[in-house]
Amino acid sequence: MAASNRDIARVFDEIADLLEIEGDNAFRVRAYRNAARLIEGLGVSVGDMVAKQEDLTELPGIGKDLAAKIREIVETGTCAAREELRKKLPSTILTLLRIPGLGPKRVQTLYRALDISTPEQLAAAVREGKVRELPGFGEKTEALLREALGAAASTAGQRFLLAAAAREAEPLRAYLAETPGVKQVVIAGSYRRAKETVGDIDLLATARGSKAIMERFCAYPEVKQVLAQGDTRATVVLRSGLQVDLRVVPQSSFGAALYYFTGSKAHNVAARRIAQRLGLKVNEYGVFRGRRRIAGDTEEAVLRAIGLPYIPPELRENLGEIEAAQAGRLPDLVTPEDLRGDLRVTAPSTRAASEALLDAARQHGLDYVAFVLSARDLDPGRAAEWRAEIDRLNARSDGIVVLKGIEVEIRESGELAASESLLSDFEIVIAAVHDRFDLPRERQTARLLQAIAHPAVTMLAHPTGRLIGTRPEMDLDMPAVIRAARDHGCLLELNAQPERIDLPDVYCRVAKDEGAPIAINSGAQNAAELENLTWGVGQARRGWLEARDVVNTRPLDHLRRLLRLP
DNA sequence: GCCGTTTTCGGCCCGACTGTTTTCAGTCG
Repeated sequence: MAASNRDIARVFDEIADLLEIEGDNAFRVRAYRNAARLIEGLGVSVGDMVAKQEDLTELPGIGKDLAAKIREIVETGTCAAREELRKKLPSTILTLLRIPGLGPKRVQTLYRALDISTPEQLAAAVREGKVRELPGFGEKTEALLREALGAAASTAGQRFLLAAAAREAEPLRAYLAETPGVKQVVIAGSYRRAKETVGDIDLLATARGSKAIMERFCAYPEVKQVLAQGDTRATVVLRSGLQVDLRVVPQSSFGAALYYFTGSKAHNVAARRIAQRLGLKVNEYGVFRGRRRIAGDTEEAVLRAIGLPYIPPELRENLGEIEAAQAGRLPDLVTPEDLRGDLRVTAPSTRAASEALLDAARQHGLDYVAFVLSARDLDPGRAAEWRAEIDRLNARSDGIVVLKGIEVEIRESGELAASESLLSDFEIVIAAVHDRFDLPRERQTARLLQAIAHPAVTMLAHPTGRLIGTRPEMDLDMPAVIRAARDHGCLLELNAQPERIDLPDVYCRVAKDEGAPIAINSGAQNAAELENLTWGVGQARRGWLEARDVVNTRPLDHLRRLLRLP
């Protein structure tokens, strides 16, 4: 199987880890890490670029050496440089890096002094009291490690779905905001950038004095453990395992701190380089010329000071947004308020549930909703009965229109698992892969292409098939799928269920570039789950989508024309 | 290892917190 972008990124991350433990040049290590992030964020397959003999050194941060390594990985599936490093250091040693409190230097010390390369060996050494004797370690560090090793299996390195993180972070934010003397509390970090998963929560507060809020933070009932507590910064772990950092800054630094703690790291580094060239310094307290602060109270002011317009958080990944900002070509990103409809809600089974859902949809400002039945076990008689019920509902409902939708499985052969006559009675026909996610790339791609080309199909459901943290994306030629969708007028679903968020951001961007229309759907099973649309819009914004790229921002009559509906 | 309207060599973002330190290294974000 050809190496995917993620495979290549993993190789580079491993090389970076191993070089770091070896004590190699930190900037060399960073070059590998930057390359890994770049490749991961690329919508096109690097393997395809190699096949087409494109010049990889055109990519920012990829030079002759890394380009050659990419070609090697694509063509041979392995990388000699990594194999050499693995000979010097056991690959299990990388698991030690994920233990909180252990970085490359300490891992190297453990390996050199005690031949430790696994968490089990480390646990044994801790029990025997050997670790505290090592240079750079002590009793406290040993105790920290003992604790971390106990918890390692359950929480370390765990990432939380954005929606799950929101359920923890929003109440905590509200709790902190009630602290006397506190002006504002906001959530920064990858949460603010709407990444589909977050590793921790970064809270930022402005207050007169930091003592009260720090104490209140550490006393929050959900706090399981306080990892660090200083004057302006503290770190805790909640019962759920979610780690939360709180920073307190003066009001005059709020914008600079928000900008800084929203990241991403790669974006911040790039922005600071721009500042550096202008003879300025950017940190979390402001923008400085010499010792004089020239900006800091708002993000707009910070960006203006380094010659840039405001860049929405979701774009801050150093994936071209800085260049676009400099050129005045930032997208006008889609917002939740732009949505006029939702093209996939599971059809409720009772009239009461239907009306509750439509009420909620109205509150979300929607004008139309597609109720979707599964084609599985659906006989023509029942389908007709259901459609009559929807007609009755439409006759009664004030202003909101229900569209009749059906979801049909795409068989391994690419054929649809329902008759054309059944499908022709529905306005929205959603084709979905529900099995055989493991087909080889060519067959999987052909399977989707055939479904997309089917004249009855309105929309391709959750195109990559991923379940975040559970099931990887299908191996697909996604640019080919996206182009086919455009050519056949087939919508690409951005399914906003928190565990799907599928279409992922990188492909949203490809779809935009190729001119393929996207529908952001909640996939809601009940009224409350219409909230999913928020996560869908977040991912769409990460994918640079504007309202005009998203079909369900259109009024219903436009949508009907677009889909050639009566 | 990458990169260059200052440069093909010499740079490469910046600060808080902790613990082990007698002035700072390591980790983290």
